[in-house]
Amino acid sequence: MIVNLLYWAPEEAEEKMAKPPNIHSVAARAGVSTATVSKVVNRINVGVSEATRQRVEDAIRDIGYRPNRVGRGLRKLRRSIIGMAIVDVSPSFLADPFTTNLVAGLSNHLSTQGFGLLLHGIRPHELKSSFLVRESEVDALCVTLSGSRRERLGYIKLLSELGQPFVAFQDQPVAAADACFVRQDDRAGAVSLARHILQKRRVKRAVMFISELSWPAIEQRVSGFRQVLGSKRVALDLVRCDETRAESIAAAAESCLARAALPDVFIGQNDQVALTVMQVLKRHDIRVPGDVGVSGFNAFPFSGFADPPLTTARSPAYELGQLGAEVILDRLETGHFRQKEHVLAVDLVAGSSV
Amino acid sequence: MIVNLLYWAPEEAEEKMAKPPNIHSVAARAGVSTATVSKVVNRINVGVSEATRQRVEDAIRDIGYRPNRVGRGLRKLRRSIIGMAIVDVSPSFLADPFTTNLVAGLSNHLSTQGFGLLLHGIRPHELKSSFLVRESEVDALCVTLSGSRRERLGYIKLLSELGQPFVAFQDQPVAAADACFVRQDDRAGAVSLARHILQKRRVKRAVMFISELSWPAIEQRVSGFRQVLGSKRVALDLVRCDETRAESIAAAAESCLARAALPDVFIGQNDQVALTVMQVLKRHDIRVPGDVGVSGFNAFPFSGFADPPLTTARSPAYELGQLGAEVILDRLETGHFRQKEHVLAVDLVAGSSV
DNA sequence: CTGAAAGCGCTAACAA
DNA sequence: TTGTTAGCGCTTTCAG
Repeated sequence: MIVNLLYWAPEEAEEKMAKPPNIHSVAARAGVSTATVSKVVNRINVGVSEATRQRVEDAIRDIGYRPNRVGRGLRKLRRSIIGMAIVDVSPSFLADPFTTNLVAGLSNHLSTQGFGLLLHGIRPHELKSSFLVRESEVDALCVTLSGSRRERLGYIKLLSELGQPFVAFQDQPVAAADACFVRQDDRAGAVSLARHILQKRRVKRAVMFISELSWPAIEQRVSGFRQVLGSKRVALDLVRCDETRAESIAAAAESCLARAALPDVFIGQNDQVALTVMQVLKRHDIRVPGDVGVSGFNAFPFSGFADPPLTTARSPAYELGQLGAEVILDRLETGHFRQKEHVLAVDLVAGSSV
Repeated sequence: MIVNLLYWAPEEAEEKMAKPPNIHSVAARAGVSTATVSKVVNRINVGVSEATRQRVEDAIRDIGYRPNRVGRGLRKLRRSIIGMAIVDVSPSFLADPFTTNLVAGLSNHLSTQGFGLLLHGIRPHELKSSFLVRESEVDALCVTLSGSRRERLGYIKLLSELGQPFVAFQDQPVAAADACFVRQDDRAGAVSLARHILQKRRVKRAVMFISELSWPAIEQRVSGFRQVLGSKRVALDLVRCDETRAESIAAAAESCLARAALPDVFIGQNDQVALTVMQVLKRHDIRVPGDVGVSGFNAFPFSGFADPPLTTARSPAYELGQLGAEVILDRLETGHFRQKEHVLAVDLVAGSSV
């Protein structure tokens, strides 16, 4: 089972505890000063002869020198690390595809600029005891918050007092501090989805499944649906469930079916919720879209392969992450945010579930 | 739209550029030495009078001091950060629920010990140019690799030469360097899934959908299925597709249906693949499990709500992450890995899709 | 073109 | 109980 890689140096084991090479080791080996090594490492091309550069590079390779970013960070007062705090009640804070795409976009773009992403999932009440807040570790923070508007304002105030720039994703802008708000247009997305639904079918009553925990983006979606549906005198009932657990969604759907007449359309706060509701309907032999329409939100890659393909809205999650990275790096560069807010469009994905 | 939080200090804006308080500011304000401040900050209770401690703590609060982890890291040669490199061809390297659960478990456990997680998704050929490898940034590395066995051995060799301990998830152990291999028992999981399938139905031919890119865990699953099926003279055909795109999975399934007779069972390398295949079957009015069986792997939360509920295997992804964190922190503490390998069990989830 | 030296924020050994 | 000081690895200014 265990493979031996014979070509590995056996002294590896003894070496383990040895101090790793530093800039002085390189300087000594190349017969130059540490200042010169630093210039070579940082590709500062003025004032280093080609011969010297070559000697230094050879020395670096020979002894396997890796520049220590901590020393550099201390000297430059720049860590080249951005913190990402995901405030969520669930320990599995990366469960939603929206979040993972956002993080991927953020991380990838930061990487291209030599920045790292320090990831931290925290429960709401732990934010102020997180080392990202209590100690000074990163150049800037990114956050996704949750909870009531009041709670979120509290978190934003807390972050503002850190004297560190931050980007808040999917939250409403606050004229405060050194922050930028990057989000998708959930409200407009809901509006176009609602209009599409009304165009497709006659609707008197709609039921929307939303999470127990309050998220700003969800509030926006509700508000968008309410605006369009309300203007046409369509009733919109909200049903709360733990949207991270399929059992909870299913139970909510079951009790909804048991308690009242079938509405004309079920709206999921996201695709996972909508698909789970569709499974429950199928078990009851209720046809979609024949008997009832179903709509999702934040299309995830597999929703198009549901039966029938889900009508939903495409979230620019990856792009939000990328944009957040650009915005924060620009802030570090220039000393200020160019804009307080960025909003990306949400596109309708017309399936055949309504 | 923009809310003003009136209670915020207006000098915030001017303060923005000011140097943040450091240990000297606190010392000066409290009228003590920096050594004393350090003791208070680090909760070293010997040799600090209660009165002094109180003064220092007041000063810290008054000026909003946050200890700088870079300075501390430099001094202690300990950064309290673990790097996680996810080697994947896809820019959306967090797409798989397995990976996100693993990362969540890792990150959460590290957090409890005051460690941060530096996340980096990289394409295979970029590993050696990643700053996690080129520069010295973290105390230890965690990796999930992909590619052929030969390529993976190359990556492991590269990591070994860094003189830094690392944990490789979901890979085969290699007697090398300062590493520990943490994985789930994919092979045994596949074996029990295969036995369950054979018990449930007569099988002459099985088709398994796997990714184009080679992953060690997938190889193990194939090997497990092959062992059991082969011993009963059941043919096992492999079909490759881009498992991150539902279109690619569906196309592979379609061409499989077009080209040959219906097999007795379709096996997905994971649940997303299996569920997508099930959708295609449904479109063709092929009944599951009546006409054909379907099995998944690495149960994800919503698989139980498929129609019919998917037969699959439960992956201990979150626990793998937690275990990896424990193992790496213990290594940093003690100077060595207690074990070269940890293997967690994969449990059968009997749905009704076979 | 190259080197000497100061200092980023912090901790720990030692001195008072 | 408290303070002084050296130095972690690096960059940058300034002098040579």
